[in-house]
Amino acid sequence: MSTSLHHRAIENLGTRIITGELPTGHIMLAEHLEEELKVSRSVVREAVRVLQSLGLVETTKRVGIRVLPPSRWNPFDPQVIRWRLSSDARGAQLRSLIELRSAVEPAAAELAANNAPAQLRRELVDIAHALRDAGHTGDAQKFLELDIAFHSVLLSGSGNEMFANLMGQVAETLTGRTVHGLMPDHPHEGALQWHVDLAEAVAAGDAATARDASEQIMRRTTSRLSGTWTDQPRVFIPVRRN
Amino acid sequence: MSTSLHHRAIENLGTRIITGELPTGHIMLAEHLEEELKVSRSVVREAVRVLQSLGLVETTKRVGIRVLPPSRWNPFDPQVIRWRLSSDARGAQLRSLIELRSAVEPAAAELAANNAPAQLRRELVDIAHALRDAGHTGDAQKFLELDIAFHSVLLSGSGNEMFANLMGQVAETLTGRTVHGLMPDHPHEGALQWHVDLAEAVAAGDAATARDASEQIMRRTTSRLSGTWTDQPRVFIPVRRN
DNA sequence: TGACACCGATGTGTGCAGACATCAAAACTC
DNA sequence: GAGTTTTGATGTCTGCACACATCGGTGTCA
Repeated sequence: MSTSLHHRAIENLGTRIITGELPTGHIMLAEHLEEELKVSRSVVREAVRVLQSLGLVETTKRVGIRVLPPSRWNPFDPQVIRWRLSSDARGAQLRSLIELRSAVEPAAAELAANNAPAQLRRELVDIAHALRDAGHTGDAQKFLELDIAFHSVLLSGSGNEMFANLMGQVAETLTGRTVHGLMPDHPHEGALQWHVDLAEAVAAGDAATARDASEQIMRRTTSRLSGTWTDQPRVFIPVRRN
Repeated sequence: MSTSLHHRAIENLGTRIITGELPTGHIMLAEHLEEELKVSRSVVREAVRVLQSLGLVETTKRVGIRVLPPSRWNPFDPQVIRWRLSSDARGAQLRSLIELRSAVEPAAAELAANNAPAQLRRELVDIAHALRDAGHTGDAQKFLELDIAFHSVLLSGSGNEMFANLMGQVAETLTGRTVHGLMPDHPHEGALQWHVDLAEAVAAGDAATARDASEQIMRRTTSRLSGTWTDQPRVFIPVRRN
């Protein structure tokens, strides 16, 4: 009972829309949702308002609550990402996230090398070394934690709040690939060293080397995971013109 | 009155939070907001719920509605971006967006060269040529439209819905710099050519050349705009650990 | 007779007011 | 200081009035 009715209503409707159980164009009536979810109007209305702000539905008088096409969903919203990761579109969502990370992390490494405060640089180096050790000992749990911490500190150190905000999504992908048995027992030795190189380049303010190391890491991550989404068709969002 | 009370309430509170008029930690009471905004409880509650989903506020029983620190705001939400662009943090927001674009667009160019459907490739080439013409004639209005269209089609052609979703934000930055008189009367000849090169590389499926051209464009854009945010301090979002 | 413009009925979201339930902070008791 | 009670804010529910997009009927004109 820790979650509010409001929150449960959002979760229920959001999940069903993302999975396609409530398809694009499907029209619901607020009154009908009250009965179905066994909650009052106020709960339904507040939930619909939130889903509206996420681009999942729109409301029209005399018509009802209409489910919008995926092209209108806000693909950066943490909730939307979470719902997609636990749906059939999981592969497509992972591919999007990895492509985004591949673009962003090298840039973040460069920025961190130029701008990060000294404490974050030290922290990054420490984590990189601990990560290499955990990789050698084969402690998967600790490795995962350090891996998440490493990329989080890097993104945070970029000083770009949009980059930093991707921490959560990165954590999801890293956790996901461990849970799904996509990690080898002993991580790739080269990858461990690239993390150390990246951290030390950031610490030394060497932006070019930091970027190179990050690109190496992301290239390897991409190639290791690309098998997950080979069957996923690409979706081309139409250009919205005024 | 095309805008609903609900929407106006969100706009009012969102703006005041982003500008800092309602500072981090500030506590409001729903009852008080009713009086202040001259609206009913339901309007206030629905607005607060949306702001909550954007990470701008949190509600606690027996306490009230608390304004959250900027590190909790969702920096990818279009509304948040819009509010920040029209606040004192405008420079910092522009810098973040340009850095994001600089990271994403070259990657999008590469993906588009590999995956975009034929029609989008043709469209991109057409727009690039029209853009060069508009640059030569000096039609600023048309140039802006074509510039937005070009980058929108490119991002759309990447087949990554997160990249594609940045169209709106890109349009904001391009429109912004025109409105604020940051554009020269006649665009840089090299930049015009880079757009054509990029389009033709995408059309030819030449990913490396497409990326290079895109990097050129973004480098120039960054250097032209960097004066806008020289005084803006960087903010380092703390790493959120569980 | 058929096509079209008008207009009122209908249904649905929007906004309002008031009540009770719940629960955590704060005050109090021992 | 630990446990208990009080209190005050959000959470939830309900009935009502209103705004307004859609639909179907009516009337007009060709």
